[in-house]
Amino acid sequence: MDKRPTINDVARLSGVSKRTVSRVINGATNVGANTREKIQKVIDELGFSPDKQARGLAASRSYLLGLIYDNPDALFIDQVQRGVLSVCSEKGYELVVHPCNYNSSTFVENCVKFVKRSNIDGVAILPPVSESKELAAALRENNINYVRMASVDLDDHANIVVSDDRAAISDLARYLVSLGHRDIAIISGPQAYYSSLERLEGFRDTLKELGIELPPNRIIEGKNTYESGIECARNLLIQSSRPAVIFANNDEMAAGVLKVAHEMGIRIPEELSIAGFDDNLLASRVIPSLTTVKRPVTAMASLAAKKIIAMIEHVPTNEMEDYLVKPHLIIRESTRKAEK
Amino acid sequence: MDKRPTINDVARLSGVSKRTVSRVINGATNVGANTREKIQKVIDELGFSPDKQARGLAASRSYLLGLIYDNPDALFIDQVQRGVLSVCSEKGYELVVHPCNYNSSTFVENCVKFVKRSNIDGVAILPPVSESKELAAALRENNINYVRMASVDLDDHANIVVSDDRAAISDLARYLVSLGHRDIAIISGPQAYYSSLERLEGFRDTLKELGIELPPNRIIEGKNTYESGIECARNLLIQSSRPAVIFANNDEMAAGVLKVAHEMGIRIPEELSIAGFDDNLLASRVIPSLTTVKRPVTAMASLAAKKIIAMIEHVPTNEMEDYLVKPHLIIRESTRKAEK
DNA sequence: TTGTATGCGTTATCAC
DNA sequence: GTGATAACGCATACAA
Repeated sequence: MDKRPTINDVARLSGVSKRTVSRVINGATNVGANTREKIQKVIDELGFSPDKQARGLAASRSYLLGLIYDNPDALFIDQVQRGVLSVCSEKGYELVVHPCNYNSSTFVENCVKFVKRSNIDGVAILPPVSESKELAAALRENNINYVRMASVDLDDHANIVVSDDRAAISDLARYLVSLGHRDIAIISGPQAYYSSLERLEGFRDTLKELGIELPPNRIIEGKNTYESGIECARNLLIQSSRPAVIFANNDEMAAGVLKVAHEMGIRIPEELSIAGFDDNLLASRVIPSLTTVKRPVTAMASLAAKKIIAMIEHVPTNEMEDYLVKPHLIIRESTRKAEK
Repeated sequence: MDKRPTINDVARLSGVSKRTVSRVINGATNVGANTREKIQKVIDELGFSPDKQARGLAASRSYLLGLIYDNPDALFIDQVQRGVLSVCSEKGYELVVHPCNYNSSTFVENCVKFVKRSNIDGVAILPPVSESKELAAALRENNINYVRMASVDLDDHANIVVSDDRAAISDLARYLVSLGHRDIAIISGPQAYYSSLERLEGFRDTLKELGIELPPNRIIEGKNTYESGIECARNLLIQSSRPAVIFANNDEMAAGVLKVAHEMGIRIPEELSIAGFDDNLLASRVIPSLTTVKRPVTAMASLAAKKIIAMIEHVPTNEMEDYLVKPHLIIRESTRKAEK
């Protein structure tokens, strides 16, 4: 690679010491206006930008953020990356991705090593890994800056961004009931995940408020995969009296329900209303398109990035308290008013 | 963060100079067996691993690979990331993602700066950005290691991994014809992309070989988006005599065709066969599921990563010549035999 | 407001 | 085969 200009070049050409140049680079206030201007001019002419490695070595910083995840949903990850990156580029950080295996016994250790090896300045953790108490504890113990993205408020507000799934689910439940439906079923996510529990409870509680019960045979636990959606839908739809509405914990499973309904010749939404969660790519493409709930993922991710950088740079900002975002309902073709 | 052991600690504890420790770390041969063993033991006990920053600063290396893309298809990106990462972790590299705006006038400069700022050791470039002659030239000029992932052979084989779309498309065309169809239409991708041209030509050439013409009114240029697929499908299906088969340049557009067919009450595949390209998530979820072509994306990505690392480390391997992968046909529900 | 000197953890140049 | 020692490019006590 070509030789890049260094801080020494800048110092020499502008006739000051590199200490002063360093001040300008880092935006220190105690520099004379003339000097600053002179130096800045040289910097611009040379197209100088400080070497991240050297900088990091000296300041024990890397200007690298990490993204830790084990999420089958590529679209979600992609949106998160874009959200984080928009903040990163603005603040001079780069993003290093680190998929991991949540089920592996060494995954916590693995993540910590990842951070230490590359001196990652801070990490954002995506669901469902973000729910790991062990990981959070290990990071904290090693003084690693982190922010979790989750659906439940399970950490200090400085260390988390939560999407208020419960509120959004409540909106969805109200909407479904407002359509006149009373026999409603849910395919929930794995009960090992807080997010699944949260959605299930939020759904059940709101229905109860509205005077509608969710009997055990109308609750079934899925695995958040398309295949699992198919399986659960079969169990639900094979029953002698089938529900009028099925809400699936995510769009993937909802797509599975759609598939089964099609196989069984059940017309959607005439004979069965279906709702999902996520606003996955699928949701708008599938026929009929899915009524679902969209998390403001990119916004969550930017917020998370801002919080991490604030921690790294020790600039206490309002963003530390700002931690809650609310998903919103998207009504499409897969739901409709009850007949009669 | 906790203080990590340094090379000095290892040297002190094993009673040798750090130069020798360095030799062991880097697998130099000229070290006495005893010394090596002794040092290795200390390294293991301490859990020492060299600091990437310091290492990079000294050797002007970063152990960072970059991923440059501007691709609306998150799933594709995700698969690439996994492919690259599997090689990275094995070889001690990390992956830094860098989405960019292909249409921006500064995108080439932007990418070069990205690499220089962080001393990225090498980059993988995804389609369609990988088709940019300007970017490749700029990287080459700046002595930046790069490998392009593309559908056409447009660079030295050391610098590219190409998926043989033409061959795969040919298989698809033969398959469609073998079903008995003769009136076939194509919604191609933007003709500004080599990949689109390649697929269009491959499709047309194979049909011609089989004695079937592709008249102008059976060729329409789309933009590779769902919306564009819808628009093109309307134009195609509104014609007085409509084609028996529509091949869309990607699954997103094929999904659009499905949508329009549904609106117009055209039964798939009874009245119209549809095929896509990519084996996007959609392809298997949509009803009916799409016949399509799957690129071995993860394999391509691993190969690209191996090639980049080989370039960085100057170890000439067979991988340098190995550059071609072949996508394969996946037959699903959206295509069927012509009714006689 | 500006400058001097030292250190960050490694690799690399030379000597022995 | 092994070891001093100088880079690498920057940040930061400490002076002035």
